[in-house]
Amino acid sequence: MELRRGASAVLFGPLRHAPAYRALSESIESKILGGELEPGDPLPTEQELADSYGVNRSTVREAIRLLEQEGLLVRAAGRRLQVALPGLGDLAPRAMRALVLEAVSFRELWEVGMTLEPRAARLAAEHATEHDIAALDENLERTRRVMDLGESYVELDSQFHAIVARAAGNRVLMLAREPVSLLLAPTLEQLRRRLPQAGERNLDAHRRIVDAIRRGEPDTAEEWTRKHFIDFWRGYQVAQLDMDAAVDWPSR
Amino acid sequence: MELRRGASAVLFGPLRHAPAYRALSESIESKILGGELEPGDPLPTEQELADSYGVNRSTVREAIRLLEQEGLLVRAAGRRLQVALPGLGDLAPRAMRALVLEAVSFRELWEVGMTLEPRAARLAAEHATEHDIAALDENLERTRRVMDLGESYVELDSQFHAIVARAAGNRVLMLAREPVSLLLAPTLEQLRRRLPQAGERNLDAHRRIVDAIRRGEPDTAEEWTRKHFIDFWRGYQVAQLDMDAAVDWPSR
DNA sequence: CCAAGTCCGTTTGTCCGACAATCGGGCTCA
DNA sequence: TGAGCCCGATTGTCGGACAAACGGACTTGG
Repeated sequence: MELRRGASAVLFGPLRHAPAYRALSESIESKILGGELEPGDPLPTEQELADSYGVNRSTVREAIRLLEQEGLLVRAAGRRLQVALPGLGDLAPRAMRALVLEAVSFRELWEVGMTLEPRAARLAAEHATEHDIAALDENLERTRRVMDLGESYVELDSQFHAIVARAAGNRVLMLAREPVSLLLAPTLEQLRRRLPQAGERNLDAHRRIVDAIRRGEPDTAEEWTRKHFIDFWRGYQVAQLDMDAAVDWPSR
Repeated sequence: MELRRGASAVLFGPLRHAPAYRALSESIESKILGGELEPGDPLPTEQELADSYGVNRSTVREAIRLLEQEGLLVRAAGRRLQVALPGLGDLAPRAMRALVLEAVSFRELWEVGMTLEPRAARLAAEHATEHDIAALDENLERTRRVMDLGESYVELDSQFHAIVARAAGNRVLMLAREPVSLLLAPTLEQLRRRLPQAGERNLDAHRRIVDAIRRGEPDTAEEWTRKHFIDFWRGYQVAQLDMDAAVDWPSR
């Protein structure tokens, strides 16, 4: 990793032997990505791995930690490690955390949400199945009840948009929008507390979006989602919050 | 940290004590996220950590591997571990890999690109600095040269859109679009090989987009980017490729 | 006085061996 | 046949150890 800064440091480059634990994890990783190991397959014992690679068990364990964190391995409730595909869901929390650390603003989040969610609604109107629509109906139902109890509907709002995205049948879209949605939730919660009337407008918009999806009207679904998001923006203005301040995330 | 399982295991739920290495990594993680440790700060020695937490150094090392993979720690060129913020850039490759494993289709990627890139161009037209525009000009320049040499302009195309996104001044947008862009690149390369005339159309669109950004015309920038993406779609059709087939990624 | 070379303590990467706790599976016994 | 028990296998954790590489102080030559 160190290059003797002699005359020709460039020529010879830093030839660094990667640590064994890293080489090991890469080896296993490529076996998984290359299909040699398939999801669900159990991994050999730590000791067996150590023996076959000719390294110590401690080293194997360090390599395993890397892959575990990567989501390529999971240790099933019981015992042995299993190969797994990193679900798209694993990525959202990481992305969210990175965005929080970057101190992104409400404006940035909103702009992306405003871009993705209407499109999701459009695609949902084109592709939604009965199952999706049933899920949306149930979400409306539960939102109604929660609001009647005066409790927070924010969680259900997140779910609503997640269901719409799922109904759109586009996994890339789901991946892209999820961190945004997660991060907008706390803001929506702030708004809910300050603007009591926001809940009804929210639910109304959701209803219209679901109707449009049910009837297979992409334009309407897209347009109402757009309005829904503009409402969100207006609420933020009305609540006199700073668009360009970093969103805060309840430090659990 | 020890729990005796009494009679009513169900009632109290399986509160499985997390392994020490995990508890440790979470502890350090929260110190970082909570601001107690700031980026650039050097971490104590492995031995010191082990002592202060009352665990073995091996355990500390396993915890470190988790954080290292998470991007929260980097071992500086030389020696000691440093606190770091997981750059947004670290996330894209992971997301890309997950999408490849999910076998997402060209259609899914294109739909999201078609959604995000025009918006990025619009925002870029509103916010671009001279520096951004200079970068775009240089990109056009280099693309011209590369095309004249008959080489692949795909890499430069990726860069072009990345620069536009950067000019948009929206980090969330950058994060969301990057994996998509990375994954579309191989497809664009296929197209380049099959449709010799695609390059010129491509460059022409880029030129118009840059012009619109330079003149601060959001609508024009957005519209040309949209056309640019529709061209991409048409090219895919003309080349008679399957929209819904999983995109392939050169298995390095 | 500055540059280069040298030495030494520190830290990491890796290994060895060990042990408690736990899980799975087979075996025993009612 | 089913409940219960024992035992081996495996993981999580520990203690200690050592070579290699690095950082920094120290020494030496110009």
